[in-house]
Amino acid sequence: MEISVQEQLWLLLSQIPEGRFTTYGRLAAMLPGVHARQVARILSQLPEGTQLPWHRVVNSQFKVSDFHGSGEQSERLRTEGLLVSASGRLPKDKVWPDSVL
DNA sequence: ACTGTGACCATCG
DNA sequence: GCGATGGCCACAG
Repeated sequence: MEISVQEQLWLLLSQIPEGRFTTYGRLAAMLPGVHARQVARILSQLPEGTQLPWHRVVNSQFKVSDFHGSGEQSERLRTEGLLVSASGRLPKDKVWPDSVL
């Protein structure tokens, strides 16, 4: 018996520390056979009251998607101490996991 | 099976 | 840096 893709995603998500973020593509790359679009879809279906840090996931350009116009994602990120630029971009040195140069 | 849609991505101008 | 384009994949109608 193997756990479902979305459960694996939930596990990964729960491990992103406060004040850091990752991307759909990075998460997808950690789950064999999963495409970024599938990650996005799963996140879009999280229940409203969830404790999982869905807001710590942005697109490949490190920008918040700001779906359905609510700036909630940016708000949450700023609350955690992340600097969100005017264009919605996040600092690349706060990506999770660490990208070593 | 076919079509349209979407919290994406890489590439190009 | 931006918008358009094609590719991708799961899902609803």
